[in-house]
Amino acid sequence: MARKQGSHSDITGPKVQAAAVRLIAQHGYAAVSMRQIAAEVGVQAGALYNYTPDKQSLLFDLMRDHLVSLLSAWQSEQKPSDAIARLEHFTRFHIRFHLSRADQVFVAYMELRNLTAENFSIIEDLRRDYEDALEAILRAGITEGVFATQDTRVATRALIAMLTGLSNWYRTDGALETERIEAIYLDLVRKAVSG
Amino acid sequence: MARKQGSHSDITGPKVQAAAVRLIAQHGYAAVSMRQIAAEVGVQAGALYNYTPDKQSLLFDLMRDHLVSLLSAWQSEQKPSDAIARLEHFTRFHIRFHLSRADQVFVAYMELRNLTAENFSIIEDLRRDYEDALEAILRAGITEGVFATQDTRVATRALIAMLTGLSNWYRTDGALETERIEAIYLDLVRKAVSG
DNA sequence: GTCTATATACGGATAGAC
DNA sequence: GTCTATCCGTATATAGAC
Repeated sequence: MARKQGSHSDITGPKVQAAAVRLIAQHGYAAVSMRQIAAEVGVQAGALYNYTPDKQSLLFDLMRDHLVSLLSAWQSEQKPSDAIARLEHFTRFHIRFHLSRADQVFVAYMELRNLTAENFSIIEDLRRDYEDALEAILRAGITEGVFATQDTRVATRALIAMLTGLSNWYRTDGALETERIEAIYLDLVRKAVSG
Repeated sequence: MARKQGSHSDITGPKVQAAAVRLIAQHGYAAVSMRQIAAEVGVQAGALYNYTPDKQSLLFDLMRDHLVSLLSAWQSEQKPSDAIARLEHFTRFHIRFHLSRADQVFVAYMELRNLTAENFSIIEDLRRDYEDALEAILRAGITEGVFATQDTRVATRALIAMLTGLSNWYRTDGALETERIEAIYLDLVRKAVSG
């Protein structure tokens, strides 16, 4: 750390992302300055522009990377065959993934307003892909006769809002174990769409 | 409107609040300047300081007023006696109140990070009061034997997150009528905590 | 109560040395 | 790749005239 100048591309790049997501989650995109992010990383503000063309791209990349890795993680999960098991699987997956990335989740949900129209559209498409995954499960369950909902799209959004809301108050170091939280939410989700 | 100077306290005061809540809902607190709010009201930036000591107070007042009027509206509702009817009543009340004040709801949920510690604490207390209202209903239903949840506090937060999430996508001029939306959510809520 | 003008600070982004 | 220095715009908030 004594060194004041030099090349650290491999190290600095990830550090910029990490510092940005943490600071933006805490204070909000508009309230965080490039100078703050730079200070957190341990460089001067000008150096950040070796890693992002501008502040907007920094935000967009954070959100896109989060959603892409969410979708990618979901796609590589082994899926059960019947709808009830698939719903339980989705619920557990969603809770675990989101609790393990509290800052990213927060940014991805709170900073949509600060995206340019073009970037917003891309992020919305990714989010829609994720909603489709849950909606497919609900539709399958209705076909199987084990679920009943009046509108699968609305129910999908309602369930995701319920599950994601957990990120707004639950911290993994809290009194309730994640296992227990999962059990509580599983019970709510299962019954909410039960036939 | 030709007039450039004069006293308009009764008119300007509410206009400042209205402009602030709309602009903050759209762009975020940190991204909105006092100059923007002033332009929306039709005065110069300096004039705003006749109505708020600073920008922080403007935000805090918006959020406090919203929550106080939410609690006040809820308290003046006539409550049914049995738990199932009370849950349905709460659900309908919540949806209607929140859909009729989309901007305030948005600000009250999204801008918590931008409150000072002291102001945040006050807002959190008000929110807790509202959560208590729903939790009391869930507890009553369990006592009556008509509801079953593993944890009333977690279930309360889950249900409120689900209901409030509606504000994030539903617009009253959308394809789905509010009546239908209420029916869909009522079904989900009722079943989620059913015994 | 509102205006104009301004004090003072900080913002994003760039240029050029090393 | 990072630094220092800087351009230029905008921010909150205040002072004093009307």
